[in-house]
Amino acid sequence: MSRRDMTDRPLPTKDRIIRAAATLFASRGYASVGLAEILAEAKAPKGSLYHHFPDGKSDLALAAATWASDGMLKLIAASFEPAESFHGGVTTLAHKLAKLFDLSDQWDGCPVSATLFDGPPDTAFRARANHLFQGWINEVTWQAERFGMAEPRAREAAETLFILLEGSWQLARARGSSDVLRALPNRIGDLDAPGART
Amino acid sequence: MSRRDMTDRPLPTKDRIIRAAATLFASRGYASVGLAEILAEAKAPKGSLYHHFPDGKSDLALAAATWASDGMLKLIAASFEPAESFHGGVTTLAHKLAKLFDLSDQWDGCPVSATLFDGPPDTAFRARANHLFQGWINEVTWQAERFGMAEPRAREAAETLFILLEGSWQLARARGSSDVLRALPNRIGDLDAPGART
DNA sequence: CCGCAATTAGACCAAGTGGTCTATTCGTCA
DNA sequence: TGACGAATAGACCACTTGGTCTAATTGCGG
Repeated sequence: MSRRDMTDRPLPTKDRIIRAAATLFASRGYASVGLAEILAEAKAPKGSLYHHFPDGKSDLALAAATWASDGMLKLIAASFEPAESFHGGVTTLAHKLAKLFDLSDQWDGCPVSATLFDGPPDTAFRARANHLFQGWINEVTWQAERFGMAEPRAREAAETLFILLEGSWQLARARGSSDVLRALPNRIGDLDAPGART
Repeated sequence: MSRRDMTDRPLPTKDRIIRAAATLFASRGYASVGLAEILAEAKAPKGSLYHHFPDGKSDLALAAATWASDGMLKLIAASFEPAESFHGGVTTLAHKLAKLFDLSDQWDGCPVSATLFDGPPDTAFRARANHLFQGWINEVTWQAERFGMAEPRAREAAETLFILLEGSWQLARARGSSDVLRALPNRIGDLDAPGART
């Protein structure tokens, strides 16, 4: 609510709404954020919302989650691209995530979960969440292969990383501390190529 | 909403309310469940709610989360008590949890997270979540020590198990499948006492 | 059986919800 | 410039929310 002075304004209305929704959903969950609040934060009228998202809030939630997921995808790539080993990439990713978590006052959780896991018992929400998560796992799998890990093993490592990430994130929220997130790399043990770590 | 015919009725009103709230919160989150629905499920009037929980919904949420957490504590104990090794206990716990997940139609997530992690930006909620989670970790730590793990290592193992649990649960929800939960023991790798697994 | 607190019962309320609809303004191409 | 669709603007609606309050009922100790 403070770092938008030069960024949000020139942004098209639709994107402003998506960003506002994604941010608010991430910190308080889909159900406890009202359209009024989203619109206020995005400085857009209701008409615009229903023009860009004919199906209303649920429509917007899908878009917001997808946008947030894209951000995570970029974060993963940015972490592994310059790394010298898979484990190095994991470490960078964990630290970047910890920093983001601290920026949210140790409050926000996984944006996809917060957006798609409460609300109504909507199977479309679940399906999208699965799709987005799978996207993260695929990206990590690809990165793992870049570092020479074989197919079944790479995928397993990616899945484990995802699980550790989500779990650590949860614990970090409860503790109000990013320490668990930063310590994540230590937990991945010998998942790296045998004997390749450190 | 079907297995209460002989269990709920003789239960005191307060407990009926807590159980109903815990169940509903677990499956749809704190914010998206209204008092009306809870009261209907618990077959109790509003007056009773505010008699037993003067602070209303938030008060009830704390109680519901605590009750759910107690259940998990029992589940942990029941899994490790008869086990022959730490890893065996982990396996049993993972399977029990998977079964519960399946009973909820592959829908419900961690009851504590669902109840205390959305709603208002209430620090009391976070504090309670941290307390309850720490309770789980302490219980597992204790169990790990029973199997001969040393103090720093036992605690680390317990934390890792917690993280894997929460993460796997999240992925299981997205996939609508308990498989990830059941596969959890495979991921704990060599956290067991060195060379003791399998 | 009485009396008194604990509990149950539910009408009621202000505030907020997501959603709809009509009117207006904006941007662009002829 | 005129015109036409895209986009913005916000009044409005039915409904639900969490919460309050008074009245009735229940259960138990004397």
